[in-house]
Amino acid sequence: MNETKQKILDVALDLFSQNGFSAVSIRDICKVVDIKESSVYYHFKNKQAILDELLQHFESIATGLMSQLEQALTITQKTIKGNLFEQTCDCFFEKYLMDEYCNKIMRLLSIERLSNNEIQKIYNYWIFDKPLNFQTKVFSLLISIRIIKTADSKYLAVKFYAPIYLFAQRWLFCGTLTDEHKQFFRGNAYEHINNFFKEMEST
Amino acid sequence: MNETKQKILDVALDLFSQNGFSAVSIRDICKVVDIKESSVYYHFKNKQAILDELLQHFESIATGLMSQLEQALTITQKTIKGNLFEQTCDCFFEKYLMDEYCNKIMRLLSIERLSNNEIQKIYNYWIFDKPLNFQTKVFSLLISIRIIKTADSKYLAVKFYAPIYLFAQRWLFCGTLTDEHKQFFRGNAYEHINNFFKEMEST
DNA sequence: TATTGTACCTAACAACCGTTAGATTGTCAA
DNA sequence: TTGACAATCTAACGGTTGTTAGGTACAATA
Repeated sequence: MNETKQKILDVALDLFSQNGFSAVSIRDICKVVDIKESSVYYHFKNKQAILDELLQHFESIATGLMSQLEQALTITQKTIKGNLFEQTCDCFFEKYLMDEYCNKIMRLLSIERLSNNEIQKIYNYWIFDKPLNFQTKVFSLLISIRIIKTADSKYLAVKFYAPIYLFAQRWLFCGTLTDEHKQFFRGNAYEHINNFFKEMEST
Repeated sequence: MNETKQKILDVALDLFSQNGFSAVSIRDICKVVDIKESSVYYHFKNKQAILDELLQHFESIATGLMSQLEQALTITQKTIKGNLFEQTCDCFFEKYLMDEYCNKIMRLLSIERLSNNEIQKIYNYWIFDKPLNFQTKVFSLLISIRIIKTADSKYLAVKFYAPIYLFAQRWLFCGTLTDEHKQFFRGNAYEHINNFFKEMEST
């Protein structure tokens, strides 16, 4: 991939994730990349095309990551290991919610989702529906092999995921993504996961 | 309050909540209100002042509503009634999350909070910290009068509130606020509340 | 009747927006 | 050496932005 084009994409995402798509001008991007405005149009058809390419790249990352998690789940189905949860959560937290690229994209999505139908669909899919569906599958599996007793796996998924989503919104999608905020999130999220399973065992 | 000024505020909030502050121009607002751009500056110092007045009004509404809920709580402290929860939730849902004005403000906040530190504080306070603190107080009370057994009231509040926050984000802050989406939210939220108290009783 | 203040208007300002036409480089293959 | 191509530039376009100076119409007041 062309070096300048990549730099445009990087800077654009950086600014878009801070101020939103419409609040950032081509000239803002060019000032940071240190090129003239017209040069952008050699690499991209128009401003929208920059956004499209960023989103497409995110979706390919997210798709890969989620299929990786789903694969880990089907393997577990045969050879159960206790650390499945820690593995998947760690992956979901570090390589998704707190990953520099993905985190910026999700910020951009959350700014733009109210004015852009296309983006709203992407947001709903990757931040609500897909994670909840995955978690539902996990609990269905744990129920089917009788590790936990019969229950509504869909509601279990909500109870499990909702606090994580809340902590993420509270600490990972406000202001700059500092190490301190990351630690706040990790602390809260892992405490929740521990409590969740403690309660699971006791019933 | 002046009629034209009120109309400017109404239209501005409507557009801000859909597209964000910076994406809406004074001229966009004037087209709907049917006045000339310069007339806006008779009622407001500048564009920012419109936003400030909207936010200030929201904070006075939210303050009133929350102190109303807290008052209901201290009364309950003496004469316990079982429907405290239904009352407060109904109030929180209908007069806050789904109220036309408050809902629009919260949409605006969620668009703008990533680029505006002031707004980020308002968002965190009224959507995370204040509701969670209130819920913590509720559970502390229920524990102190032994309606529920000893537990971490702060974590109880998270377990109670997080699914409500998730459902609100999924149904009340995406696209237009339709009656259908409202019903989706109510259905999910009240089902959660019921389940939550069923589990509470059984342990 | 003259004056004052309110609520709007017309018209323009400098700055900025996305985008384009066309010129200018440097680097290769023929 | 010539030609082709990629990658950048200069310069400008028509339109939009927030904001302001100054004028107008009308009601209330003195």
